[in-house]
Amino acid sequence: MAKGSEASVKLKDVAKAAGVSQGTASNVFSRPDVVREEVRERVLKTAKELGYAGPSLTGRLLRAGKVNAIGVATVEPMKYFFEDPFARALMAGIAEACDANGAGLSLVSAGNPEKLAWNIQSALVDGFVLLCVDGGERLVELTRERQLPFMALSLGTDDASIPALVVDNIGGAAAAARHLVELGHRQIAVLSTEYSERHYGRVTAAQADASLYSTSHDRITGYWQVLEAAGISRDAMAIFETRNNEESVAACLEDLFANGPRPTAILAMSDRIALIAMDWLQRRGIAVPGEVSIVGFDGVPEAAASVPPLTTIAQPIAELGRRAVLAILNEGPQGREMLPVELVVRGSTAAPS
Amino acid sequence: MAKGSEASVKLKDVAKAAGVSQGTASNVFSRPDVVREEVRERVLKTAKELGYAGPSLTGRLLRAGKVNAIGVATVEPMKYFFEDPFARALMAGIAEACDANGAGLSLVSAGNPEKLAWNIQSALVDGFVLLCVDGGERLVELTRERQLPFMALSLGTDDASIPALVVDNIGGAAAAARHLVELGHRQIAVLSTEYSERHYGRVTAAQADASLYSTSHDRITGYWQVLEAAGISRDAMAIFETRNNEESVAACLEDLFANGPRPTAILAMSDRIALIAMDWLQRRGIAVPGEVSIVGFDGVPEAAASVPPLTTIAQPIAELGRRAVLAILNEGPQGREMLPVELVVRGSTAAPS
DNA sequence: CTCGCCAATTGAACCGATTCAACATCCATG
DNA sequence: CATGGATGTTGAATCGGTTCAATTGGCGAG
Repeated sequence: MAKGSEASVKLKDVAKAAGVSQGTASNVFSRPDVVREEVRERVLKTAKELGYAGPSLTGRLLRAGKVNAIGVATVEPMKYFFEDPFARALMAGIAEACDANGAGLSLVSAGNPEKLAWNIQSALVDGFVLLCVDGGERLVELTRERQLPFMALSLGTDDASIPALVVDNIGGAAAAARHLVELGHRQIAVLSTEYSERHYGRVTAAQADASLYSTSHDRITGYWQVLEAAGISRDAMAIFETRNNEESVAACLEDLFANGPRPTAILAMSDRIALIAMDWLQRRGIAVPGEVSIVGFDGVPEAAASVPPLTTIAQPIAELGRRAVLAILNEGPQGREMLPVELVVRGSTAAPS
Repeated sequence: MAKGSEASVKLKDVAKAAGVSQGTASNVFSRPDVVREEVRERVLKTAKELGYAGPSLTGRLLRAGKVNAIGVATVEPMKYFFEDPFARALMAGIAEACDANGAGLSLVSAGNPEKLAWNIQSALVDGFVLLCVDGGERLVELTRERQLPFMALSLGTDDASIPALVVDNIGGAAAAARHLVELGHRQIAVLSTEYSERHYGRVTAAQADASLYSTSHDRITGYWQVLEAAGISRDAMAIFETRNNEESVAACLEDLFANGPRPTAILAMSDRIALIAMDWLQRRGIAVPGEVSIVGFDGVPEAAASVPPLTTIAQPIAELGRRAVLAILNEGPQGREMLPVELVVRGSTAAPS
């Protein structure tokens, strides 16, 4: 590498060496058509001789004010983008949209919460996609300060002033519940995502209804809509709040199967929960869907590959990513938009025996 | 969002409004300790009132010359980073190292080959990690022009002038072959990665030995080392060049099982090939490892999850990523370095029946 | 009361390009 | 031969900060 061999060559040096003004030299690189061929070649030749690396981006950038890249931010450590199934599917959609628009993609995150603020402040991007699986509030706040266009995904709050892409959680949850009811299930338990901070375990319908998080609230509302119409009282069914991880789901299932009537079906508010639950049940020798049916939510790729494959409510994950990018790049619709979801029936649900 | 409400506020405006010089205002943000508290607070207050978004990065950048981010580049479309198992494992390592060093991560790629050049030229990064699974030559060339530190991974050429992290392909291949020989296999076929451009199918030992790609060449060399020492002639064994995709692997297996003696074991030069082959065999009702044993190469996470789990040569994938980042960030060892690999015995190999 | 010193602040230069009004050429036209 | 219009080139202003030498003001020591 021609590294450190000499102080880096600047446009000015090239211009001087080629005997043209800096303005002309600049044109040679950024608008070659306006420069006479003879001059252009001479400049390019001297540039090569001097080992000029091309117009520095920072200089150009300073003028242009555009980076031509979008940032994707989350509270999780950066690995998350490559390991979490939902994040991956989403990123694939985002990546595709970026490719299509010739935009770059920067990952913004931090193991350490303090650094996150700094990283968001200092990311060289034209806008942000916010992945709000967790800690969405803070993420939005931090990003707001930056005063760049942004779009929140999987946001857990209802605040209409936040540009966000959401999915039809109520409709999706209703579809999931309807599917079970139509199969003939009446004894249905709910494995929910969070209603409040740092808590898990059995909750009452009233507690669930008072949830801070709109995602959990909307989904339970959807379930109830259908189940109560089918004559199943919200107070009669077991509802468990989980932390979307193995430990809490296992603890809830322990409780569920130790106390009270055994359910014939489980409504899980995420595929992750559903998959963990399925694993737990099978380890206990409880057949899925033979003894217990399970419906997930999200539609991550893993759900199609499990044994049995998971019946779930599929979000248009890649589409969410694509739209978010477009919204930022075109400074397009910066408002709230809702996308539909779809019931995907697979092998984890059947009529009760 | 306070968008377009007024032309964006600059440091100069804040300074003027607060009645201090621009220099002091700058210090308030970038070296708060040198400014008297009273002044600092006044400036910060006016900044907030004016809706100042903090020092613009471009201005700062221009001075600092450092972006504090590294780019990862590949020839594949950007989705690749989130979908390919090897890339994902690698990116996880890279991401971790970036987190640890407070560096940002930019993905550089392009569906369209022409755009790739532009994207590499215009990525705002301090250095590149090159993912050379394919088209590594061009990628290296493009990156060189940029005159930034870089590190090539999975590079298929021997050029010692290219800073690269490689693994011990010969040793790994030898270990794979040794494992099979020790189990008692004598009839062994090789499913190879590419030896030449746009070709697949059965090849002679001489053709394989003449390979342009050092990766394929090193691995076949490792196989031969052990097998010939065990008295198995290189000309007696079936070698197939694949394109690391389903179509070519299937075609090769068709050929292998239709003509000549049936092997009791297969050496695959990638986990991808091995997994495809295993699937093909099982579809044909050929038991793995009952009738045919398979050894892969790479050690991607998927290999541990297959049925049966794949015996393979594991590369220290995450470690490769980590080291590459460190090399770039510290302007550390910019040379060539070789990392060891490890035989991981799982369920896809057994003694021949 | 003067001197020297320290801390806080200022003002101007600078980072590396782009952009644009003004200027210089050259050629065709009336 | 003056005039007008292309075409190409120049020089200076500009982008939004950071940095540093110089300046100011306050305070203790002599």
